[in-house]
Amino acid sequence: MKRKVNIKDVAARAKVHPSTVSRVMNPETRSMVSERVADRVAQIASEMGYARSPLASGLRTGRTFTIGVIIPDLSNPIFPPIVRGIERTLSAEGYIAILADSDNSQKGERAIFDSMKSRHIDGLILATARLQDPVVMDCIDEQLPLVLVNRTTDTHDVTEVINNDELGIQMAITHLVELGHTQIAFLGGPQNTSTGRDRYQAFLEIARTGQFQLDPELCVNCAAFTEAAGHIGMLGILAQNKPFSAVVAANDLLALGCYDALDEHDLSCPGDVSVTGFNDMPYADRLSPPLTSVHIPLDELGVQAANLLLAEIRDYHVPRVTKRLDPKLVVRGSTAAA
Amino acid sequence: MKRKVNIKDVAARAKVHPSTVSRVMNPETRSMVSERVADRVAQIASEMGYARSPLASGLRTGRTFTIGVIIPDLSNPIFPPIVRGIERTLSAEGYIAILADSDNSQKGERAIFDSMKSRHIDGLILATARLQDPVVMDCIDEQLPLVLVNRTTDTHDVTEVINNDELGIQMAITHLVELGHTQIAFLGGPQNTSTGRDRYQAFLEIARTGQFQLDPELCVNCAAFTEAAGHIGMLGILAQNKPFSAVVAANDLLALGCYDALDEHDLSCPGDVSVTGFNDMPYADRLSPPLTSVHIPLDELGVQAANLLLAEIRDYHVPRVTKRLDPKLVVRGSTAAA
DNA sequence: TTGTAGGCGTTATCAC
DNA sequence: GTGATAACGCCTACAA
Repeated sequence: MKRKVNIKDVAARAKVHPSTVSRVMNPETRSMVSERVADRVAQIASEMGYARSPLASGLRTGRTFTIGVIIPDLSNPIFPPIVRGIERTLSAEGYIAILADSDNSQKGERAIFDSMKSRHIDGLILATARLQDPVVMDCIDEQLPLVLVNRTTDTHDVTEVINNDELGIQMAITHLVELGHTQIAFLGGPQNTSTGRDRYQAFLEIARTGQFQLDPELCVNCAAFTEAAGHIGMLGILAQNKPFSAVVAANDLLALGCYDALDEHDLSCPGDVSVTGFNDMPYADRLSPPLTSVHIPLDELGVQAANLLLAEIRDYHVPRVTKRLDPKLVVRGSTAAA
Repeated sequence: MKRKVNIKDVAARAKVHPSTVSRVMNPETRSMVSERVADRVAQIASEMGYARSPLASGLRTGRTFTIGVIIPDLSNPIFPPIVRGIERTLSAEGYIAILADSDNSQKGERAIFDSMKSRHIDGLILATARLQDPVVMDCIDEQLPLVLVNRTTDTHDVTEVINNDELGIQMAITHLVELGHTQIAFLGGPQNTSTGRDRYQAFLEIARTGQFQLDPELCVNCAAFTEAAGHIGMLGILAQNKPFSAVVAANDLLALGCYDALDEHDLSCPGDVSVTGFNDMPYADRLSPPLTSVHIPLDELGVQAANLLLAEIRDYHVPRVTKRLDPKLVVRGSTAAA
């Protein structure tokens, strides 16, 4: 590999001291140098193809312009758009993202976090938060800028960009009730995540207002937000042999697992059972049947998370905020009149 | 932020010289230290929560255990599985991935590459290769380990993990011919990518063997591998007002655009027109209609790319290889007898 | 406004 | 087998 030109090379050619070159190349200190010298140095630097080494400056300053991003499962289609929003926003500000997929494992998450810490990331975006999350606590302890996206925690004073889950479940139920459904099942997610818990609680809460008949045995919380878990969960509901005409799923992948289970029982959707999803994942409109789902602005989630993180990096003492984006219901072919 | 413990702190506590600690903590040099001392130092280091700083050692050694990964479009569902395979393989070996989405732009690609270079990546995995690709040339010039995935270039002597496109197109056509189709249209991709060109050439080549009637006006190459481009391309084919009963699309997203165009012309799939895709993207089986597609082992593509890159990093002079994985056809509901 | 000098944490290369 | 020293490339008090 060719040797890269460094600050000294540029200094020698420009006949100034390396520190002057350093000041010129750093936007934050450029104003300390007279414009004439600055222009000349910048010119020469660019001619020589000089590029600052973030490694060296990071070692000196403790800032690396690198952000960690931890995702629970990149094969869940809701995450690529979020990652994209994050990545686009960060790179526009000169930051890069190091991405890791924890594969839904707490242990993996911890290992990834340690590895990222050792690499001196300037901040972390976490899409894997559990209600009790050691990684979140660590970040707070160590004063590492942190933003949660999609999921939140029980720990307070953390910046987060999440969805209004109560509202989303409300919309799904209202839609089904308007279609005449009175017996509605619920296919929930893991109860150690905020999305799992909050959507379940919202379902129970709304049931109490008497809009439909709640049967606790028709409520099953799955072990993971995956098709396989949804499939198993739905088989559990069907095994009750109780009447119901609609299912509210806490996530689109669960809804897909639900499709499979209905299929196996020769039940048609929406003919026999209406199904609503949650997240409106990419291609939800092209599924068979097209999935009625609660739409979340995924890219926007990523963009806002990145921006909030950048603000926190620039000044660690900015107030912690919770951005709760409002979803909207997208009605498609998986729901029909009772 | 708390100060991290460094090599000197450990040395002081263990009453050895910092260089001894360094040797102990580095797997490659640990054998230089007597076992007794090594064990004691390792013990103390772990008690103190010491972690090597890849920044500092990277500065000294020029190796950062960081790999760049450039993807053309993360919202194309074939890439998340590839990225996952890459990421899993790299992290098992202590490497991390910095991921960037070039958004299909050559300019973006260049900027990303420069930024990654300045961060001293140890190697690069490129999923964005064009037939003439300046980034590829640069890597060779600078002897930066490089592996292409999914797409290849006209530049020789580059390690790559790609699909057998000829075979894939062959399979799609054979399937359609067996169903009795004789007039087959082709919806291709950008001709400055290997996947675009090779799939198109394969289609033409197989036509020459006389298995079906080739009408050049029924062959359209789209500007990008996206649904929107496929939609436009397919409208172009339909505008010819020529008879055909099947379409071979060079990629699943093009096939989806094709679905839309057929819909607008009140043509049913597979009733009026059969459609085949390419890649077998996640959820292709759940589309409406389920898409017959040429299946590629996406995760495997990523795993192999990562492994080949690691080999090249360990010894830059390993021979460059081309891994061409064989696809298989997955027949679903989008194709039917003519 | 510009130069000087020391250090960020690690490791390669000597010397003992 | 272990210790000493310098250097990786950059930044920042401080001095001039």
